[in-house]
Amino acid sequence: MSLTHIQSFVAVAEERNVGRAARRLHLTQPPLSRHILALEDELGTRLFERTPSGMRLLPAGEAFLQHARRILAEVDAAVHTVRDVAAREQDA
Amino acid sequence: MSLTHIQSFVAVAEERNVGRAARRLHLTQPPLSRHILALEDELGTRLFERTPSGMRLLPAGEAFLQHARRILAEVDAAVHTVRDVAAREQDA
DNA sequence: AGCGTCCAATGCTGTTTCGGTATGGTGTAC
DNA sequence: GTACACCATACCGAAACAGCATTGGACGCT
Repeated sequence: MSLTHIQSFVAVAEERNVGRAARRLHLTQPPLSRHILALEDELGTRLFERTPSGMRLLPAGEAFLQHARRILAEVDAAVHTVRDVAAREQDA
Repeated sequence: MSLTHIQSFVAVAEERNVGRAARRLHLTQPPLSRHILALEDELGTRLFERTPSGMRLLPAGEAFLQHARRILAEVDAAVHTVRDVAAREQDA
């Protein structure tokens, strides 16, 4: 599992469409599709239901989405905190 | 930034020694050393002070360590939650 | 001072991973 | 039935990665 896969998952969950999510991530559809498949494989469960109109979250996907968002937010916070501390240290 | 890099960082922070951390992660020293350098490069700050006896956390590293642990814990929680939900769905 | 030791960093190479292009396969709408 | 949307797969070239070997620096011992 990688942060890239998690980002891909969130994008697909929000767009409910792999192609659109791919454009949003500046990627093409096939790798993004593979990210989702790899995640599902690693977790041992389908996260999305494939419908003719796109991707629809399954219960396991809903559960994962909450954690995924928290993970990405925490990463973001980590980066900002480190930069803050570094800047403060620079002054001292 | 990748989860692998974050795991590497935590291991080095805890072992205060790249070689030992590498063994713990079933890796060799050079890639692990590069993980830390890559992280520091990406964050724009040194996270460790290099001493003759090993690695010592700098303030920015201390700050990052807290977030790093939370990220890894959250990933772990995500996996378990998804598996739980999937198992419950299986029954239903 | 010189040597052995322990440390992290770097040069290099073989392998693996990864993204993009092209294509397949399926379902819907008209 | 033809056209059009969707996701999945095959294939290939390029980038990323781990491991081996080595370097460079700091310490301790004699």
